[in-house]
Amino acid sequence: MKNPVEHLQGSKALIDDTSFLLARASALSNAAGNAALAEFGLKVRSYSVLELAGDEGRTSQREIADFLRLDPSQVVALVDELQRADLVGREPDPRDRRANVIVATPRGLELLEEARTKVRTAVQTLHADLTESERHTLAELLRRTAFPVPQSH
Amino acid sequence: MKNPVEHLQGSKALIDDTSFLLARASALSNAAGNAALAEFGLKVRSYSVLELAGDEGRTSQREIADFLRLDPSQVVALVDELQRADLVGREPDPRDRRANVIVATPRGLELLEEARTKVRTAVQTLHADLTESERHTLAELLRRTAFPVPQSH
DNA sequence: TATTGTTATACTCTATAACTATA
DNA sequence: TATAGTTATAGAGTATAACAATA
Repeated sequence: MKNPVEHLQGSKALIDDTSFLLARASALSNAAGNAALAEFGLKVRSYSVLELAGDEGRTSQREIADFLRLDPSQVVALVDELQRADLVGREPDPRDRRANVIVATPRGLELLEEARTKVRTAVQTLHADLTESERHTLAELLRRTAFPVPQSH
Repeated sequence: MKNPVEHLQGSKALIDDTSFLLARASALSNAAGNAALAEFGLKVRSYSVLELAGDEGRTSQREIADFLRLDPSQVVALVDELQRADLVGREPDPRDRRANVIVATPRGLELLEEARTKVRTAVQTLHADLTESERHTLAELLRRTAFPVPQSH
């Protein structure tokens, strides 16, 4: 069996398992993303940090860790790497002297735009058999599963 | 910022990034799945192998590797683990003496049913703010992104 | 007392190459 | 020649605990 799709009929349970589908779809898009970012010396991880650094919000390392579901110690390594490449900088937060605010450098912002285009086209190519409307629906539903509202009761 | 959701407005780019949303949603459901499976001594990985072993299709290790996007060497370790726990067995494939067919033991099938219920409820709880219909739409769209039809041209 | 960033460390997961037995 | 399973190993990714500076 070359193509796993041919096996679909044989696997009744997993094909209905949303967590399995999420894992497989995520692995595919992660691989496609990493391939598209390789020419910039980035990976999906470091690219995501760069996106947050490029935002207007003046994001701290702690906030990056929460948002990307990474351990704070991993964020240290990722920011180190981006800083060595002169793509982001650490600035002291005037309101909290413990915190670093991570901001993209001009070079970082420039590279970010190119990288973003590449990643998005790569994912769009991967999802080419979905219509534009279906892609939007998928994104909207994923947004709500990726950031579930905490159930109070 | 305790709740990452509060940061949504601040992060314009990533919130529209399907690959990021897939990664985060997948990480959340994987964590929930592992937590739900802990009482059985399983993880999402080993549970998925057990699901394929429980199928009627008589699945080989190579097919498991393709389907779960794992390296064949990882499948060896996972099957070893499940076999030690007497949940699956290796049977020679009469049609290809190189191949092992992985089949669930009676004990494996029994545990599989319990485990499946637990995982599915866990994911459903995680996605509680989606309606039944939305959950089906999500699963259907994920199926098509998890098993994209190869683009011929 | 609690939190941010940091370091060190151990653990898990993943990727690669090489080997054997079969095809 | 190519493929299924296996082994060994190295690399990447992840989790944990402890520490200094600050809240």
